[in-house]
Amino acid sequence: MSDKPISIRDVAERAGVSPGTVSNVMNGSKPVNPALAERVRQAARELGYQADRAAALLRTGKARIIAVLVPDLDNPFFTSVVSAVETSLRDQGYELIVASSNGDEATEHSRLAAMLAWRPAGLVVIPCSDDFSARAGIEQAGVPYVIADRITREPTADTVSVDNEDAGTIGARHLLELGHRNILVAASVLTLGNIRERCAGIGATLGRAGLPPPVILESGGHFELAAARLSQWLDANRRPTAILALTNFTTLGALAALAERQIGIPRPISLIGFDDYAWMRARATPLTAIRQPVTEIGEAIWARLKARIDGDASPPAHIQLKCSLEIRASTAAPSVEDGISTGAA
Amino acid sequence: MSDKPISIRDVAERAGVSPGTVSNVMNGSKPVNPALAERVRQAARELGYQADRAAALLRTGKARIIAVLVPDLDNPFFTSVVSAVETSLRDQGYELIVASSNGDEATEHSRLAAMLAWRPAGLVVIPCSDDFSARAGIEQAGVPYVIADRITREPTADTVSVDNEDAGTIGARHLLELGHRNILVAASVLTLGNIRERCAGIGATLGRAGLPPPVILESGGHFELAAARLSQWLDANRRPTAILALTNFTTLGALAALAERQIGIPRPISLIGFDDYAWMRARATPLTAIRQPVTEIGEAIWARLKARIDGDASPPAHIQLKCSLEIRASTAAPSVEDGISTGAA
DNA sequence: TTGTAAGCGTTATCAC
DNA sequence: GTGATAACGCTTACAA
Repeated sequence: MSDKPISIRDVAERAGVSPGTVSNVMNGSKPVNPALAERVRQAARELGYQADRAAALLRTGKARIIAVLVPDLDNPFFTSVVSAVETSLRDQGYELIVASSNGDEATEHSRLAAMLAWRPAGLVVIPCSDDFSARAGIEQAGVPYVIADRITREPTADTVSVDNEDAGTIGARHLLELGHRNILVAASVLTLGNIRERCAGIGATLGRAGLPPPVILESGGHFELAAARLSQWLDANRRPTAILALTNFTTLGALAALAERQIGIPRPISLIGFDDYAWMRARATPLTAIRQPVTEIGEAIWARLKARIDGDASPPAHIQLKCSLEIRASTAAPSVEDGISTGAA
Repeated sequence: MSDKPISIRDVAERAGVSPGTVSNVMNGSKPVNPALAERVRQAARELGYQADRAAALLRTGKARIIAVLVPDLDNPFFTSVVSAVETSLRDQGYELIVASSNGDEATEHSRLAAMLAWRPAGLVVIPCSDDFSARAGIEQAGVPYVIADRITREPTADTVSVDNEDAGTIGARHLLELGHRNILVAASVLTLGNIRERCAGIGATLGRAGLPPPVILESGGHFELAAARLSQWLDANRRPTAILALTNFTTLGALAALAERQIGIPRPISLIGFDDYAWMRARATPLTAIRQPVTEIGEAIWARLKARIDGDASPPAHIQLKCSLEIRASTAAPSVEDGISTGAA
């Protein structure tokens, strides 16, 4: 409970040198006599000295802080991205400051401003909408940033996302190959570009097979809402032979709706989930799922950001990572009668 | 991409006042002539001024930063606590800096030191072990902190956790009432005090019913490991009529092991999970689960920390929140033959 | 190679 | 009520 933190001057005094020399020893910014350097390090160790990073920041103007803004800290996809970024950062002496916009534009603005006030070296943002109205504020601040997952129209910064169209394609193709012709797409919200792209990939794939566009159900961003909307839809319409979910929450919604109606998986309804979590495997019928490469996403984000921080001035890069299809037991060929009836319809 | 951030002096100049006055206006630390104040605010708005918080910190020594250290940013329980804390903080002008110790003592040390170098106003830590060897470093820094979830022996700071013994008790009692006598406890690691307390609660409850202590299987902290250990155990021993899982990952492990063996839930084996997530409900057999009050945990953490930051010097408080049992479909009375055979054994 | 001193943007303490 | 001015702890020219 010692109240005054140890300053560089305390160390200097104890080692019998000047503060400047201590700084040079600690940062290696200038060569220092080895014997002296050792004495300084010794003194620092004895006193438990830790440089005040705020003071250093003030002087240099370059904080070793990365700010991360996500729409929801309770969504495992977002936290897994945060985790992946954190892992990349940790060895390079950076700190992570995080905030959640709670999917709200106004909050996004204010949280962003608050984080920017720390003059971070870089910023990672998963915007809460494609408008990304906070962009102006960031660019005015002149902070390098990368936009992840949800890509703004005409982005003026680096972006990292998955190839959403391809993600839709591999899901649709798998169902097609199994013989499905009557597919329900469980989208979250169609105002999001990445969701629309996933839909586009599905639509194009069906189109190439000479099929009409799929039914797309906009089921909302939350689990409960998705479950309710899907339940309602299933009760009101002829049942599809397969459901293709486009987010982790809609996957849960579909699962809940099917379970509640005691509809079997993969028959009479096959299900493809989105993302890949342990709970998808820990089931009697493990879920076939479209997996986003989370670790690679985090690494790509950091690679771009680090390059910008280090002065890279090349035009914005737009990195797209491929999703993979994890084929498990929740997809199968449709029942014969379903296949015939829908195929002949 | 304007490179120089706007400083308090720029605002002062534009408003035709001194920097000190601007500071007083922005922080309300001293009364200022309303007309002047408005002029200052106007100028600040026009320039897009945002006070540099690092500079303010340097001067005041009081950062509006809270550092949070958790063992794993991919564990939804930990991230939900982070999220709950973030929600509490956001309106009070604090920022959150987070790091993961990855369950490793050395990493815990170094991450802690790095975060402490920002002179945060407070610290919340979920230690990676009960030893919590980093404690000394924190106390030397004189930062108010609260220990959450995993409680150190003889804690010298505020702690917030659930009543783990009670959590074990309500789970065991539920199984007892259903008629189970042959219960397998899926613990993660017994070096953790909270897990041992949960076990103690179970043991005591069984004891009061005149039953011997339960079989406790230490299945490890990760999903894959838990699944493997539980599988192995189930193959090598007489089957229990119920499994009581003590963490979210062991819940998943149990689910996976049972699914793989095509063992039904709740018969022949009932299952109680730990924590409460959407995936536990989105199942044909929704899971009965011991729910930790995550939001309340986050609020309690922040309440204690805020009080300490504001100078509360009362003796360390040790807050224990009660878990609740969410009874769903994964628990039922054991099959008759099982009930008889084990009851008579 | 080492010491000295200026200055980063802010807030607090003074005079006024 | 307002304006100078010093100081926070650090880095970095520049002087020695």
